[in-house]
Amino acid sequence: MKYQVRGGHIYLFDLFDLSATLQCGQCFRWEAAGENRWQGVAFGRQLTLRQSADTIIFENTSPEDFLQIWAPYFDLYTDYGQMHRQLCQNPLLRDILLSCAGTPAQGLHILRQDPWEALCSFILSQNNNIPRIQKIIRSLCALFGEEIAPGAFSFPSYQQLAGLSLEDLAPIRSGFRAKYILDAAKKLCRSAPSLQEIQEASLPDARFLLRQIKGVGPKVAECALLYGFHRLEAFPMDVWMFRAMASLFPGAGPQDFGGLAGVAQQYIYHYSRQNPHLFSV
DNA sequence: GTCCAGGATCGGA
DNA sequence: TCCGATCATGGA
Repeated sequence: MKYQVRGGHIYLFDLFDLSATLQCGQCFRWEAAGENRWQGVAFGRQLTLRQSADTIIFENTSPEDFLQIWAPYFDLYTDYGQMHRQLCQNPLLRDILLSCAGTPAQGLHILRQDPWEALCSFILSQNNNIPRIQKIIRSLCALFGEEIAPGAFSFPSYQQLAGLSLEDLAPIRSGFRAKYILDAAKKLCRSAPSLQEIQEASLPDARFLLRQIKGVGPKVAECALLYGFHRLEAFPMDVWMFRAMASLFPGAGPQDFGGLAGVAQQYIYHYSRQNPHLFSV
């Protein structure tokens, strides 16, 4: 990881791409704040980012937070070139990965989000569209999170949400999903299951534990595992992925993509969203 | 009005 | 085990 501290900003020199990473449906708390500029909150801190070519500017953070919070969050310590080469050894993936070369898609990272935030966010995502998911989460944070900067709110903990009622959650307009996040918050408070237990479990056991929570089915569990627990083998399948898999890799499944299947999934998902005309019903 | 959205649950075949 | 209806909500 190459970076410089200069004039109160931090300059990162990397192929890491903000738009590909923040717009590929793995996170919901980053908003465009002008041309190639993003603003968001994670781990109780607000950050503004700007991208110009292969330089990313962290505008309002300290070197300490950059190294301890943001570098892990954006998975900057991982060599994505190496991961890319490893995926290319799979003949199924070779073409689609080579087509990423020189494009923003090559700089797509899997974020290391807070496990609870990822789980809760993807419970709210079910049968919903991305703009409205973002709106619901914004509202959830504004109502029940802490104001960490003017107009910026942290994601509420499950301990905070566990004490709420359905009526309390009504203003966020999450519909039938409200009862699911209350069930999740309460079960985590009772350690049934606990986040640490899921963290330490084998992948099949982690899937089973997550699905003890109401509203967590196969898709939400895979999303929580990939985006919240950084299990790179987890492989979320939504309607876009079903279409893309049927079209690009007929007959193939997650098991054909090995231990980095989740990373491959992210490239495929990004590809299908960037080229929707190739995958029309 | 109808359809759809990074789905899961429930009841009935 | 599999399948269809249903679930809230809001934008297209």
